[in-house]
Amino acid sequence: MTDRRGGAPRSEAARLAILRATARLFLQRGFAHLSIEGIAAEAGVGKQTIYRWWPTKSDLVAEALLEGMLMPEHVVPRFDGALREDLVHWMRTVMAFVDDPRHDEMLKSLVAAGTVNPAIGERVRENLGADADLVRRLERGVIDGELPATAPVGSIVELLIGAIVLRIVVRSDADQEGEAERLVDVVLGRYAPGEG
Amino acid sequence: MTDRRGGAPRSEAARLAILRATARLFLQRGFAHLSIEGIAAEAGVGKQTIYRWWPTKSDLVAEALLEGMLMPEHVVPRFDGALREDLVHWMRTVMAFVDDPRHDEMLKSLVAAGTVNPAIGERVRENLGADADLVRRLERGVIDGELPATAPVGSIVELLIGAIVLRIVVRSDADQEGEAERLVDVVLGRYAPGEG
Amino acid sequence: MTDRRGGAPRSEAARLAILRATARLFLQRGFAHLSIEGIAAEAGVGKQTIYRWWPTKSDLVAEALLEGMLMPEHVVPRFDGALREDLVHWMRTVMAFVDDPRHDEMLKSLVAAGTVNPAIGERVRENLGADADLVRRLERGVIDGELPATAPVGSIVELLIGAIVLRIVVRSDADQEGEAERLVDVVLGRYAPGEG
Amino acid sequence: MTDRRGGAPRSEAARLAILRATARLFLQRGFAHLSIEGIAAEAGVGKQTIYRWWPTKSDLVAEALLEGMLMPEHVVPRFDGALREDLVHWMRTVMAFVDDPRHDEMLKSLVAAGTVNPAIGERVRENLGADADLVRRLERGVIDGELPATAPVGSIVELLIGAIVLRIVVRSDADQEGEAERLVDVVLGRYAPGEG
DNA sequence: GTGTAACCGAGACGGTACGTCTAGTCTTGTA
DNA sequence: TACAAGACTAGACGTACCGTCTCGGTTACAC
Repeated sequence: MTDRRGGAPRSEAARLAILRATARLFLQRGFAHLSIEGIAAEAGVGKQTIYRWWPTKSDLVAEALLEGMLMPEHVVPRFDGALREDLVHWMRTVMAFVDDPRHDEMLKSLVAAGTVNPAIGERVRENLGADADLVRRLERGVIDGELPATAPVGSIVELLIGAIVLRIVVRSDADQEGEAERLVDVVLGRYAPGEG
Repeated sequence: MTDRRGGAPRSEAARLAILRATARLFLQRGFAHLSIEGIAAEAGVGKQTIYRWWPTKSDLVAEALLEGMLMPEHVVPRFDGALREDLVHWMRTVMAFVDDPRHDEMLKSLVAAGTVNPAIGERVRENLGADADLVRRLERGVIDGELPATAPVGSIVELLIGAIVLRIVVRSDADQEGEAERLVDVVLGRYAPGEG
Repeated sequence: MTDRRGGAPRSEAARLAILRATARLFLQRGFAHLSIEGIAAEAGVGKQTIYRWWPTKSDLVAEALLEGMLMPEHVVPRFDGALREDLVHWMRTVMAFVDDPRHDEMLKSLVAAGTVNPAIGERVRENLGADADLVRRLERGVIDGELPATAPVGSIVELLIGAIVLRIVVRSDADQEGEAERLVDVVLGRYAPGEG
Repeated sequence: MTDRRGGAPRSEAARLAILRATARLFLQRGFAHLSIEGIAAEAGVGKQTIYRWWPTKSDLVAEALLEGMLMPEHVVPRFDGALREDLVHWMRTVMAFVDDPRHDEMLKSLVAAGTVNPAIGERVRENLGADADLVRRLERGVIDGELPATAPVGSIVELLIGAIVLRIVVRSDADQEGEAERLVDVVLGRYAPGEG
């Protein structure tokens, strides 16, 4: 079926060593100080073996991210209560993760890498927001009558995830007690809307 | 009164030439391909003159941005109508700017640079969102009764600007007719709020 | 059999291009104005390729000298007559070479380089004095009875070559007709020795 | 009497500070690592003050040498015995000085500087050889009959000083017991000359 | 078996840019 | 006018990586 005419198969050991080295160095030093040279050395691998399989540094990072080596604590939301409570709980979890200073460098690096490689951007978005889950929860809310049928689910998700990304890029140092609730309430129209 | 003890004063000509070269090269090639070497050559200046006054490349970009050399078309919103119309108009303007493919590279570069240098992040945010103006408009809305007194103005701004930044980082190619209205309506609680 | 563990072999083409560029620039500008940067450019080679194989600039010059690229006219004495005539002939040849203004810069540069790198010093000495040949000629003189058995051959060579090096370092402009003979006669004790 | 047109006179304090800094740095690091920048800093002086009065680095070194700041131990020979004894004593003194490893760097640096600046070469020669004294002693030897009238005094001096300079440039590590005597005996024709 | 082709580690290559250092000139304020 | 301070343009220094190429050696199919 394959039309390969011989030759050794790709070494899984090398592949894993490279991804693991990428993850280790990324977490230590961030995207900006990541070098192919360094990854190859760390992985005990020739540079060509990297270039053979990944066209750019950011593809390497994207794959490491996909393999769960960069954001292992991937937020898996528990969506089993009322809409507001579910959203607030998810938002609090994500914000705690994002605000943790130990994740600062990594997240900033991932956003920077995301500007270069769309796959990274999307993957980060998914990992942060449990994107699909979130959309599903909101759609269920529409069905269950927790949200009106006219609620623009996509836009609500954009706003919430946008607020998180903004928080990563320009960290506000203000003490924002109750910010999760506030954000959720805004997008749910719960702050006693005016007549505008 | 001054305690400078001699030495020529800083050359304003050199400073401007450097910032202008930075802006020119940044706009041509983006942050990632910006080199001190290239800036010095373009500006007709010794490298040391750059290193003497700016510790890092991103400080240089921050100052160029501050001098209005990178985002000259700085969105100056016209806030003179009803709240929803004002916000929608501003949002449309900003989204048009952000969605323009000619600005893509520049904006992505600025966000990437913002992850490295907080000053850049803040400056971008200001230039994009006309941050202070936006806050003021919303606060006026509260006073004028267009918004309830309980409206969390800060959080609304975070959501709106976050949506824009998210759009820069992970551009969604979907044809989003009416997205500006939808986003504004969400944060104003205008999509016929559910009882949640 | 070989214990090379991989990697491309050293490029002889690059090695020669570097040495030739070194020689060319050395002869044009002298040791003091020789730059690795310039050699790399002239040779069409990356700087690292130079630094990989030669620890210092003077090692580079030493190897170029060893390859006969700097003093191609290397004095090869004809030692086939009587002792005094042989020495005088050799001395005249060397002094003519040394006194030639076209060689001035090069010889001074080589002596300067010799103070930094002993290998250069020795190589210059050899090339100038045909060191070994000279010693052999004098030793043959001892055997043949042209010199007494007590003649300190090594010291005689030191004196003669020293006079040449001194001439390079501090060129005396005096018109020194017959200096070669005079020097040889002194070391051969031929100026009608006093009783001291 | 002077036709100077006013203004502050040259500062002797600055001049001395510069020369002393030059000497200190030269002795510490040698000619190759001597920088105008460093001298100015060490002397607490503006660079322009150096450039105003000395065209090149080597002129600066020449003047420091002339002021006795580089070779303070200047060999002052005692010429009060028989010719051979006087010469041997002087030669031993100079060779001891030259062979002292603490003087190695300095002497090599001075020879290197001498290839660039003739004044330095001549000055080193004088300081080493007490040139004029040596010539006078030999001429007195001719008058006193210790040397024949035909003795080429100048050439003898060239040979002896050349041997010393050669020793500086290419230090021979051989254990040369009695070398001073041997060298002197050669130039005095005392090694029982052959008939050639 | 024996090619043949693709894999692998290693590392040399021509380059670009880094951030530092020094050269030599120019521009201040002070004495 | 000299001087200390120090900014300026210019360019070399030695280092780190880039992405490509070239080795010797190792699998694994296809004949």
